[in-house]
Amino acid sequence: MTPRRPVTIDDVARTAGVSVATVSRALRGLPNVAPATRLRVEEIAAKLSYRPDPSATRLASGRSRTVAMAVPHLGSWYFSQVMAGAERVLTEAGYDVQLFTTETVRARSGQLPIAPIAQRAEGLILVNIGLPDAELDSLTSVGPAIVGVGGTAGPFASVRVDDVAVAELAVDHLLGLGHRRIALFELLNDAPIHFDVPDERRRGYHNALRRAGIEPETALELVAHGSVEGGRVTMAYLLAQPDPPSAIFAMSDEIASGALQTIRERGLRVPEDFSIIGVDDHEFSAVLGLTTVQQDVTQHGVMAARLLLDEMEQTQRGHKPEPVRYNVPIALRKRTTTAPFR
Amino acid sequence: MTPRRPVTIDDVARTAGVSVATVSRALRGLPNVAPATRLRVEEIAAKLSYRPDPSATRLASGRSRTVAMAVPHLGSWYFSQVMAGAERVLTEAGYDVQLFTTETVRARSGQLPIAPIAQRAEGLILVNIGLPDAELDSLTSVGPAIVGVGGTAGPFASVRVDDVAVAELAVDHLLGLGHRRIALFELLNDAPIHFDVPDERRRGYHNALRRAGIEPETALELVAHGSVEGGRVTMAYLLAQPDPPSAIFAMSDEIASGALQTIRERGLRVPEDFSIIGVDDHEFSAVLGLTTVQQDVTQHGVMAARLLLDEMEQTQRGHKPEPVRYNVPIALRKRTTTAPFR
DNA sequence: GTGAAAGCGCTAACAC
DNA sequence: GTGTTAGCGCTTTCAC
Repeated sequence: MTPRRPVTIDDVARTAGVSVATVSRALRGLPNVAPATRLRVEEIAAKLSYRPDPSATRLASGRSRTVAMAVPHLGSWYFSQVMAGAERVLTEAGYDVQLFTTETVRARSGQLPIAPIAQRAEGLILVNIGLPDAELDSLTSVGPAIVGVGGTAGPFASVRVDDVAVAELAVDHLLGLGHRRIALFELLNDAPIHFDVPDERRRGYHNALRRAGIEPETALELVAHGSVEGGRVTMAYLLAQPDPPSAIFAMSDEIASGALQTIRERGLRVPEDFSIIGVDDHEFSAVLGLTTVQQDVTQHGVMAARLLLDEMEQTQRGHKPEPVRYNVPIALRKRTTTAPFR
Repeated sequence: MTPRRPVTIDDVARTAGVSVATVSRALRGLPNVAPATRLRVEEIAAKLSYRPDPSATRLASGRSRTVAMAVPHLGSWYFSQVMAGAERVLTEAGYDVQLFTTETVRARSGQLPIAPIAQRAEGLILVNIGLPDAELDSLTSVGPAIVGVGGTAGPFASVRVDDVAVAELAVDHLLGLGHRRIALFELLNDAPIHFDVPDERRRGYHNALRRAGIEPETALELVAHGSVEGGRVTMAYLLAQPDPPSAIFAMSDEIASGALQTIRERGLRVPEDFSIIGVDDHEFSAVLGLTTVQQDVTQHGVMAARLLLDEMEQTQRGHKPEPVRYNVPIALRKRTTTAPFR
């Protein structure tokens, strides 16, 4: 089964009895084509099922109509949701979406060469990826439009929540319930990159504690892999320590859920023995009754994509877009995993 | 900030004092280049940070090094996991992966034109997407290698589980516990496509029931959107009906979890009042204690990608690959949402 | 071992 | 309103 020779613009031109230029114009809806001609060309193109070769189009026009989207990995809910939002907007706008996980890219090359990847794209969405300055430089020299989502910092637009406020909201809630010793389950930053979400949230945790006159205890600040399994393991570790706290602030609902599981497996109870709060409002959080700080993650993706579309248009006309920063609202969602102390 | 003019193969050739042909050979590791020349070219290319323009490369060579991956939508866990597995393999093999959701594509054009999309790719992974024959024809005429995952049928290789067996395993478990009236929460097929997973699982459900001498009751076969919310809604509906069953087989853990939530919100209990079993072994299922039929979804993605890689290589050499079909094993994971009848 | 030159399929001036 | 032509940046014969 040899793939049938693809039909080219020449074929269409020849059978329509016009030049390739006319075909090109007609099919792209450009002016200066007689209505009758346009119609005929369109019909013939359809009959021949002609599809412009994207590589040729790109090469000739200099536009790739592609945006690259880089996420750390595909395992977690957060990334899927962001992608879902962005993909929709981008596809609807006629762009191809190219997917990368930094995990894989790094595994493949030992480093994180975003630039060569992004080069083939007109735009780049970075999700929770902090880039070293060197990368950033080579990226801006390549010149695609960039927007960051979540803990992605750099001289470009970004969509994120105020992560300090997220933590303050969570910890204040716990404090308000009378808890004084509150553990922090910090998101493990497993990438060799500067990703500031954990830092910001830790800062918020400290702020809230200190405002309540409580000095943070290092022994209560634990790092957990950002998954249910991570929460499980870290909780098991915490339970093995002397003098456990009465409440836990986990940086993601996945981590919080894992903690919940371990606690229950040990015959302990939530919220009687431990109050737990997470972040995200994962679709399973309601089922678990998990109290959490809600953020509309899909919306992050949508906004990022729109921002990028704007920016690409600006760049197209030679305007230099200013790096706006959207702070998306958050909200406390009280459920049944938090309760008054004792 | 005008993007600096990209460095081309000409720049490298000129500063190396050789022809572009030599640069091309040297950089791609082709024979017939003097070691010294190759070295010099490589150094200069690096110093200039030259990156071949992918569009030009593709146009000239006729190879796109891209594989397209189509999933119904990005909202559900199943698709993220499959993608995670496939992305890793594909990226490591040096392919770009281009992402599409049929949901979006359809919204954009009113139909599902996979062919124009897939045309730009050398390979296509279809996840849970059944294509109408017309699409299939135009696809095979375009000629990319194709492999299906899950309920994707067609004249190409596929990776899936035996969905009849999945349902039989689940329902037999319930039957073994003494349940006689078992509701089916069937995955809503919201796409105008032929997607056979729900059908197969319904068949398995019927088989198991009939083997136990039970005639299926239409009133117990409900359709649910494939999400936690879907499970919630459908369960609420079921509870509003007279004469509820004692057990539920949900076609996904997300649906099962939603059902669980509704049941508990009504003050009813699992497994005392209802036994529930799902499918997938979602990462939250262990936390919920949800009994389920486990399948290794990431592995599905990995296998599909490997299969595709093989197939592309075969096609490259003009071999016609035979459409193998991998049936991945499944396993019952008993937890705490199922218990003996009464 | 290397270079010249002809495309790959399309777009974009520029003529007419 | 339409056609001609020169590229876009690379690969690939085919000479040398």
